[in-house]
Amino acid sequence: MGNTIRSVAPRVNIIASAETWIEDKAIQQLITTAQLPGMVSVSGMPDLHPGRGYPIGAAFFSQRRFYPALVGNDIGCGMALWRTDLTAGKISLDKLEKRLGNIDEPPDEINELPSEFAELPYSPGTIGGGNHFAELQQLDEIYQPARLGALLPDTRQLLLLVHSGSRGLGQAILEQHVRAFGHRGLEQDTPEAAGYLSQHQLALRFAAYNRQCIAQRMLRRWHSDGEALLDVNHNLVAPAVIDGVSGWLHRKGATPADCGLVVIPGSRGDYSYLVRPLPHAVSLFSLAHGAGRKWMRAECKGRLDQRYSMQQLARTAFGSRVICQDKQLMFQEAPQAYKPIDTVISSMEQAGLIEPIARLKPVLTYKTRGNAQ
DNA sequence: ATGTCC
Repeated sequence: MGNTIRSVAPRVNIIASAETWIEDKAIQQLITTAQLPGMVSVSGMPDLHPGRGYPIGAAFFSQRRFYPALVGNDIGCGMALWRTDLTAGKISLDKLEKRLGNIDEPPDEINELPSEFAELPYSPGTIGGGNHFAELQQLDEIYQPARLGALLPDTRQLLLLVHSGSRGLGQAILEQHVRAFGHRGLEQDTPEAAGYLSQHQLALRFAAYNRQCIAQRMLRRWHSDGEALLDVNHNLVAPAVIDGVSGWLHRKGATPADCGLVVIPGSRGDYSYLVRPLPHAVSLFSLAHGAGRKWMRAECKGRLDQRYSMQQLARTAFGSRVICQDKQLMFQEAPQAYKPIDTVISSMEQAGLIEPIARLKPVLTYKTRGNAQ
C-alpha cells in the first residue's frame, strides 16, 4: 500500500503509483491549497491535474471554514450510470446515432419539473461542454460476477454513463459567491455559510436531475427503457468527521468512496471501470473521477490536427463512435489528451482503495452536434 | 466549467 501513496508535504498525500505521471504544476497547486487557513489535510487522486488556481482530482479537508471556490463552478458534477434495454450487437451504430439526433438543446417535453426548479432560468436535460459526455457502454470484462449480477443480471444489456453537472446554475452560484467574498472562504455557522450551502444543495439536486433528464431523453430516442443504477457527485463540499476531527470535506473531481459503487471512466477511447470503493482516511474517502488530462486543452489541436482528421477522431481504437461536431472539443477530448485509465485504476487498487467489479467499453460517445467550424 | 466571448 505504501508505495502508491506519496507524501509530498506535511498533510499532503497523493495516491499514485510510481508510473503515474502527474504534472508538477498540479502538485504545486495541491501544496498551495493545503496552506489555506483552516486546512487540515489534502489528498490528490491519481488523476490529479492543474486547474485554474486549484487542482482537479483532489479532496480537501478543512476545519471551521470551507471554500466554495474549491468546489468550483460545476457544483454537483457527477456520473450517473443507467442500465438500458438495448443489447450489444442487436442494433447498429448507424441506427443508434441517427435515432439519437441532436440533444444539445433542452427538451421541451419534461413531464413533471420538480417545483424547486420551476422558477430557475436554467432547463435540465443538456450535457454541456468540456469533459462532459454521455456514453453508451458494453460490458467487457467481469471481475466480480456476484456483485455485478446484483446490479446487472443480464450482462448483454448496454449501459449508459452520463457525466454532467449543474450547468449555468452552479456557475451563477459561484459567481455570486466570489463577487461577494472572493476566495477567502466562509466561516461555518454564519448566515453567509448557510446561504451558500442552501444554494449548493439546490445545485446538487439540479445536477442529479439534469443527468436523469439526459439519460431519459436518450433512452426515449432509442425506444429503450432503462433504470438508474447509481448517481455520484464528484464536485461538492459536505460536513465530515475524519480521524475524529469535525470539518468540511471538499471534493473537486474526486469521487466519494463512501456512497456505494461508482464508475471511473477513462477517455472516450479507453475503458471505464465499475468499482467497489473501500473507504479510507488517507484518501479523504475519495477516489479519482476519471483518467485525468495529460495535455492542456490549448495544446491539443496543435498536437493532433496534422495527424488526425475529424473523421478519424470520430472512431476510436475500440471501433466506438464519437459524436462531436465541435472541432476544438474533438481535439481537446481526444484519447491522446488523457492519461491511460489502467494506471489510475491500478494505483487505487494497489493502495487498497477499490475493488474492480467490471470493465466497460465505449460503444457510442455523445458530446455535441454544434460548432462544426 | 459557463445558453461561454468576440
